[in-house]
Amino acid sequence: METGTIRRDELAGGLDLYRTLESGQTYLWRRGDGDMYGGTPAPGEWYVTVVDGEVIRVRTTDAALEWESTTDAEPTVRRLLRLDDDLEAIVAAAPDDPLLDEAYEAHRGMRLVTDPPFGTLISFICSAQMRVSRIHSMVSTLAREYGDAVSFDGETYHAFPTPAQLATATESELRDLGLGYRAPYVVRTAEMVADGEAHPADARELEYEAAREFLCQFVGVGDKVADCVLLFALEFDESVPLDTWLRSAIEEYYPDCDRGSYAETSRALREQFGGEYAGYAQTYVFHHLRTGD
DNA sequence: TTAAGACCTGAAGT
DNA sequence: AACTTCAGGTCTT
Repeated sequence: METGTIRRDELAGGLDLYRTLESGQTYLWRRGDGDMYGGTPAPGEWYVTVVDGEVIRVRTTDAALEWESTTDAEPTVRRLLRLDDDLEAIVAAAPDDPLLDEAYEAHRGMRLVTDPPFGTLISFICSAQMRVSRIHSMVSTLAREYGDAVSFDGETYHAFPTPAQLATATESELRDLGLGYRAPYVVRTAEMVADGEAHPADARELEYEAAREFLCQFVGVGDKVADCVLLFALEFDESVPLDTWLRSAIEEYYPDCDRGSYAETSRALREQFGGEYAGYAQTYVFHHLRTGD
């Protein structure tokens, strides 16, 4: 086992692991006590994920972020949790706006994540008309049923399935696992990636709105899901996914941003939220409205 | 190009 | 206890 620590005072703007990993951005981590999206975790609780076949566990103590892994995971931890983002500067540069100020203030230390593109794509295909806790359990089920088992420290974890592994699933299998009408979307998208027809990571090479169009070619992916993949996996920080919570925020706080179409409304809200880091603002507002605190 | 309806399912609310 | 509503939308017509 390899281990390491990263001192908290190195992290500008802090790090709140609970809010970062349980705010509906990522469904690829699991909490040690198994109660993700249940109650708040005990202090020092571990979170676990599997990336490229390597198990990575992290937790925070008063002084540091600690990690344990099957490999030297510090660079990966820094990337996954965006530890090199100057969160303090990002918050300071955000537009002076009552709702934004309130959201940023209430959830200090919440960072964006950078998850693997394929797992993120499938997670958010599953997210349609779903509660975050159920999305998380659906993704865990897919890992358990189709992903590689990896042993670490006496425990068995499951990687999220590769495109080829998930492409072996049938629609009826996934319906039996509770995916509902999303089942055929997941199968067909996994087949597209496995067959080399397209890969979500290829969107990295494109300009933002072209990248969103590119991702919409996958089955079950519309503008909103595409924006989530761009924001939570491909580091398009200007992406502003328009979900039900953000739409209600527009209605109540930014009625001028309602331009009818997704593309135009999204563009208007992106400007309202300061452009470059509008996605950070979106994630704070989403979490703030959804949790009500 | 925009606008209704259908679509799985379980947890939460009457 | 049965019934209705709702959840990080997308697809089809």
